[in-house]
Amino acid sequence: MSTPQGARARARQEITAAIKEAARRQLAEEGAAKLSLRAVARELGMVSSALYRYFPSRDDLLTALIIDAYDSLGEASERARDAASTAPPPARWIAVCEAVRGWALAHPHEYALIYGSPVPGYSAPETTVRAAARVGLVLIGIVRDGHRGPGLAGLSLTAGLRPEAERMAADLAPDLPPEAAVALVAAWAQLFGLVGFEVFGQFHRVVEDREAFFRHAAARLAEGVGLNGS
Amino acid sequence: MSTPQGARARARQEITAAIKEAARRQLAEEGAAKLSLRAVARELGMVSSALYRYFPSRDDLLTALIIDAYDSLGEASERARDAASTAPPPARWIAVCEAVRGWALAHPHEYALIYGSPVPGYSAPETTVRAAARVGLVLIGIVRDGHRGPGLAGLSLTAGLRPEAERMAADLAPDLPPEAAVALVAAWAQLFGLVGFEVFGQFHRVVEDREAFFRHAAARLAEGVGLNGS
DNA sequence: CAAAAAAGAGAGCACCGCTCTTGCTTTGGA
DNA sequence: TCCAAAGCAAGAGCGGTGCTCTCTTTTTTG
Repeated sequence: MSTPQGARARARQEITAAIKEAARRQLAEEGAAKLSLRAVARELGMVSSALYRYFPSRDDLLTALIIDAYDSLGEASERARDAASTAPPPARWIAVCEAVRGWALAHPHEYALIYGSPVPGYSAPETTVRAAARVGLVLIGIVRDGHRGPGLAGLSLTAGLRPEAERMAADLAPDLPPEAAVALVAAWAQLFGLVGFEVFGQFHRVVEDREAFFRHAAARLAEGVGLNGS
Repeated sequence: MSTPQGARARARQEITAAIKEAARRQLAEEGAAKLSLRAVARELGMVSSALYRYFPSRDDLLTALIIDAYDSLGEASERARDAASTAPPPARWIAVCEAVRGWALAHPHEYALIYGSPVPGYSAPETTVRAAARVGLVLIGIVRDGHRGPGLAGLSLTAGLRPEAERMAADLAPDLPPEAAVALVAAWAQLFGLVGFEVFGQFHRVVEDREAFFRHAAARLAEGVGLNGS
């Protein structure tokens, strides 16, 4: 009688959260490949088969962690945008880029989970897609703001790309010129190229002052999407 | 006494090659996570323990595949460069970028192995590093050629980055101005950001005409390293 | 030709994901 | 209020994995 929603439902939520928490810790320590349902169960003091009441398979657990990671990254980028809300668009762009980088360096295994090799088979559940879009939306918003002001500077378009560019603009941000939509998507992928190379150690013995290097690259990325250097 | 080098040594080479070949096929079909020593041994008609005479662990087998993948990609990019050797540097740059993309799309699991999440622990044997440099060398060569001609166009440098830029230039290509070295490394990472997003499905429902999109992005990347549009 | 080195075969260990059955507890309707 | 239904934990067990150890056979070498 006590709790309205039923004590059992709440217990289920709590246990589900505890499982994800333990799994996330294992993920951070050992990586996705080493994440073991049995080890998670052991850490929680339950038997491994009991865990299947909460997640029907290891891949489902991983999918839950993937969605959480996308949300965490999205939140970090939104926080950076809001913290820089009074700055001009180029500075805001750089702030968000640095937030993405900072999050990735702080959570390398979770970053690998969402932007490295897709580990669970090849499924991309629809829920994942929505969670993945958050960072993109933040970037779109900044570019939109920037283009309201001084306008775009020096964005070109290869001949054959115009129809695709118009389609992309219509899908992504109808109020943006097609050139900007193309440049934005490219910059989006390139941002994660920079971050991924750093997180995955590809800059080893190539870039030393990675902080300064990234700041510079992010600034040039901003120019690339038409945000004229502040 | 027949063969000079010893029949056994040759047999060892052949078996090693056969193991790698079988492993590569499994890798292409199921991905690195599913690659199983036992399955490889089964396919070759030997018992799993015998395989340890050739590779001391599963990770060592994977490392061998990683090196081969780097070599294969490096070779593809060198072929593209040589095939376009008469074209002006910007066109050569684009050709190499497209070769990288083509190789990645043709060998997604091998691409994931080398540019996705680093799967075997966190070790990067020295041999791997040398193999990884090949694509980079091709890109450096093109930019060097380009800068011999008309010179760099509009490359800037953020204030604090100058010392790092000079260090990078000294290491990478002493005959290149520091601005170009920085731009080159950034473009290198960004190229693999574009390719990775496409291979790992991040462009799903975002970019449709990926061929045209990539061509455009590669062209802008060329401009970014100072190769003035042909 | 005999000693030494290399290779294969097999058993076995500890772990894994996952399924199925068996009891116990909570829940919700008659 | 009571009782069937549903939810959940536990245990045993299946087939698979990476890896180690021992034993035997084959090849190379002094």
